[in-house]
Amino acid sequence: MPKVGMEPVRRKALVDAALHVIGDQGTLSVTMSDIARQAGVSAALAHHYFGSKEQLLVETVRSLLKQLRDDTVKALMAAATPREKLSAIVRVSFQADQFAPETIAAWLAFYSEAQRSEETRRFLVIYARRLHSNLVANLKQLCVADDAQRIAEGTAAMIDGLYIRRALGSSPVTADASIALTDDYITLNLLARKPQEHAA
Amino acid sequence: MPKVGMEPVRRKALVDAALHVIGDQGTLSVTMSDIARQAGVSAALAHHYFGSKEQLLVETVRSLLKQLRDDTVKALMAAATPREKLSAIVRVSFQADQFAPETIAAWLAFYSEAQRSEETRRFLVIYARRLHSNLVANLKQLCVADDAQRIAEGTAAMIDGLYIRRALGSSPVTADASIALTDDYITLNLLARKPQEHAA
DNA sequence: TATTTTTGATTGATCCATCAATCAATAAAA
DNA sequence: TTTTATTGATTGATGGATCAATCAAAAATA
Repeated sequence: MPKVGMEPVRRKALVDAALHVIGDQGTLSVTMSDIARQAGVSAALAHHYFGSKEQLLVETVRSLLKQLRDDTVKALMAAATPREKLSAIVRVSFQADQFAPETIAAWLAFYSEAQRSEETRRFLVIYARRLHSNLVANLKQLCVADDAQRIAEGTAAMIDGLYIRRALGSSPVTADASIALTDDYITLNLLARKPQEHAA
Repeated sequence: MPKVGMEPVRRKALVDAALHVIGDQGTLSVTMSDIARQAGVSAALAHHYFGSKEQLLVETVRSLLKQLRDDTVKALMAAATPREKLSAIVRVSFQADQFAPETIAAWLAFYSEAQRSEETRRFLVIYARRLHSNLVANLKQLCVADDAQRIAEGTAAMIDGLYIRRALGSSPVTADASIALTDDYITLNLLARKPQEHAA
């Protein structure tokens, strides 16, 4: 078994396992054993590579965030106009991987954890800021800066809100419906504030 | 201390304490000792009155939900027209008590917990349904039923989203700004779909 | 005195983290 | 090539701490 170069493989496997188990149980109170079992290794090995449970969890948020960022970057490059880029941002948030029940549950668990863990909160704030800034950058080309700020706030809130409602499994809102709802919000706002041409 | 009739007093104190501590720590992994200490009694007494930690937590969600419902009912009665009722619903969600940092953190913790606890999920689904149905009932008098459904989904999502973003403390969105943002969403939608008169 | 309220002490279970020991592969030496 | 030494990978066992829950007894009232 012990071939050289296992470290990156194990690290990834453990992070993925953490995401899976957390998504499944909906809480960060999962044990190292739970995670290690899911990854097919011993709990001791998880400690060997990550030092502590907290560190493994931090790496897990980081991976969640990185995946979202990569997807966003790719989607933004594929879109041409500002309006298309806005739709792309929205679409990425409700993509298959992001909208998977376990991914949503994991996000939620981390949001809750952010109250305790400074490092977790940092990551989530980065996500929130990035989403907001991506939205504003493109909205600014379609309306005045002041409106761009407001619309970005509303859009970001709607995305997060649709997430949380999806986590409950209460609202029968599909990914497509979520995209449509959010996109409509942007369209409606741009129409209402259209009078002025694109700002300086 | 031990006067007769302490039970209801202690129950309320413990539920309030649970809410306080959970809001503070942002997690349901608070200990019975934490809660009991906050309430000024021993952990054993908490077990005496609630039987188990889970039961105490369930009662805590219930109280959170009851307060929201009572506030909503009161606000709805004070509002005359459907449009005013819609604004009232929105306003209640961002009222001082509801928008207090600890209350928000507690809601978030329960959302996360809902993944594990069937009873917690039931309560949260009830909240989601009630919000949706209150919105739809009033929207229906201002637009066609189909649009009412959609607008209600969007409004509910935006409320929850503003909550979660507030929990992070990342977006500097005040209660008033949140109300304005959500109310604008409703207004904008009603304007866009105005063409038809109120439906059957 | 009888009843209700309250708690300290205790128990059994769980979990994070550590550590010593094992295993296998590679590198070095003969 | 064969043998030996070294190192990375891995785990079982276990310490130490924490926590939910129980219980028997104390304290205070009726």
